[in-house]
Amino acid sequence: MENGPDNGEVARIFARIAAVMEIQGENAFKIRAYRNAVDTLNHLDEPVTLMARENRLDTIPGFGDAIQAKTRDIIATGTTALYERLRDKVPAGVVDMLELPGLGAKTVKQLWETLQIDSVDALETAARAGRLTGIPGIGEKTVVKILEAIERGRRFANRVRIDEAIGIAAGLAGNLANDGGISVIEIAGAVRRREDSVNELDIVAVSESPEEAISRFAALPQAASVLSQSATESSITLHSGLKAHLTVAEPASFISAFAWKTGSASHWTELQNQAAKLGLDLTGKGLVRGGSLIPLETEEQLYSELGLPWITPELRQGNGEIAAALAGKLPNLITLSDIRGDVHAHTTASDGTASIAEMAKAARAFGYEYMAITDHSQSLAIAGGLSPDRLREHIRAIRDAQESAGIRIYAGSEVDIRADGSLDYDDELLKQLDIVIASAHMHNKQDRDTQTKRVIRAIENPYVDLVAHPTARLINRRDPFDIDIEAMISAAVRTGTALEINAAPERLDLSAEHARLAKDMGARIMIDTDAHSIANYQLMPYGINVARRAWLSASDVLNTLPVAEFEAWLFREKS
DNA sequence: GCCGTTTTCGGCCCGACTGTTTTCAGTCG
Repeated sequence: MENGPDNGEVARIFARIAAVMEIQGENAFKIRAYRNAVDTLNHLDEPVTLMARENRLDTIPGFGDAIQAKTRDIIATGTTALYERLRDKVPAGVVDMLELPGLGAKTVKQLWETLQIDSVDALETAARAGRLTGIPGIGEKTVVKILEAIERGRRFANRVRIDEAIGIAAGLAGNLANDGGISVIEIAGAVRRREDSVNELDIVAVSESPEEAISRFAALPQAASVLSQSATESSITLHSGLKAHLTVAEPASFISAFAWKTGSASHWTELQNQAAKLGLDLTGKGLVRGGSLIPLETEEQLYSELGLPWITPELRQGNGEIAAALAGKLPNLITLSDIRGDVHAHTTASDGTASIAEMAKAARAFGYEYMAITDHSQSLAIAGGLSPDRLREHIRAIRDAQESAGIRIYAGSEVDIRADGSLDYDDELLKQLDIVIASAHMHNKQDRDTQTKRVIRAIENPYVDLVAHPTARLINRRDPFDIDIEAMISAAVRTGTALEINAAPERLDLSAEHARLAKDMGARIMIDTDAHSIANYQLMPYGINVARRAWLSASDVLNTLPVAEFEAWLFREKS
């Protein structure tokens, strides 16, 4: 294992530094420099500790002398002097309050200084007691918003996105595997099922000395406290608030323990019912026939003994997969290698970090046959959205890049859907694009009826090919906007407009549930990474996970088509 | 704090919405 803090831990310290500076009213650009560093660290595709050791920190964009030095401090000592200094000035609970959407630095500072509110809990108490309304700038609606934000924060608390969870689980398993007589160690649970986000990690191991494995688990550097412990099981809370469970199984019990801990609970119950029908008894200890354990080497064998084909963990949701398996009707699920193009990507023209040529080269390196450049439109000013003139220029640049690209490049745009459902460019300009992606980025708090009409109006524009991240949700941060999802899908089916599964782990939108509905209703689906950098193309597996949990096959997804067939759809008659 | 074919200082993506005001500050994307 790599020693020292991972990229996320370094990022977290910089994020706290930025937050405290914001509360103190520090220079906004200085704060942004730290926030940029946080963002960069979270998207870096190698360990920052490795880059530091090889004296390559100065190659990271946005890392000047000061941030490089602090990064080295954090790697060496776990902290940096500036952070320690700032931490003394502003209580951690005050910084936590900043996380609540709708509460900014100015308000937090005022609440802290005038009412001595120094935690989210204290804020809730004060809000319920009606003590906030005396503060200038805070009225009744703001109090309601604060309470809603606290409630939402609790719902999302101690959950981590799947991309982070995979890393954390691998770190725990890696640390544990070093010693303790462990011969087998696997990650199970929601991580193995590739849920969107998880609040618990499950690890299953075989060890010749279970007691030692259990005690080493509780003593891991990531562990904050022990929740419960027995001879073969241990539950701990990590510093991040996440729970983690270790099950140590006998070698003969490993397969059934692994399936048991992979779950889901309802899938496991159905498996047990299926076993009972066959006169077998299934527990986490093993599969028993007539009092004796059936030897199992693989999960395939376990399922086979139950008269079932092996069911991939993504399908183990208790959503009809056992019945489908018994009827021989499990779908032939899409895999990463089915994808032939990624048609949602940004460049430096708006808020991406790479050029057209660099993105094209990266997509080609993935073995794709086609890709699209789809930068933001004018309304999204913060992302450097393109004016009509800049888009025309950009289209020319994309056409020029085609010459030497070695991959088919489509000229496109991610066009904002305005509040009223009109698009951010006129039809005359949209007509010049190979692919038009319509996206809602703003105005996401409209009521259900208005929101539904808004998105449907965009879908009905004949030049729109795809609706990106159709519900605008952000995993663990923002709920989907209020929309009649069936009406939206119907409109997409009626007009032949595709719906996206956005593979970025902070979005995963459509969700698996909505994507399954879209498939059942006959909608066309695409899976895209929404890449803002070369590295982002690697996010495709997260979109594939969602598609698999939605029971999608390659034939349900447009960008599995070979280039000629994809173009037959893309350049269909539009009127 | 970062950055530089307008470079060692002086910029740094900005416009809209909301709730609170009565002309605007704070927050967001």
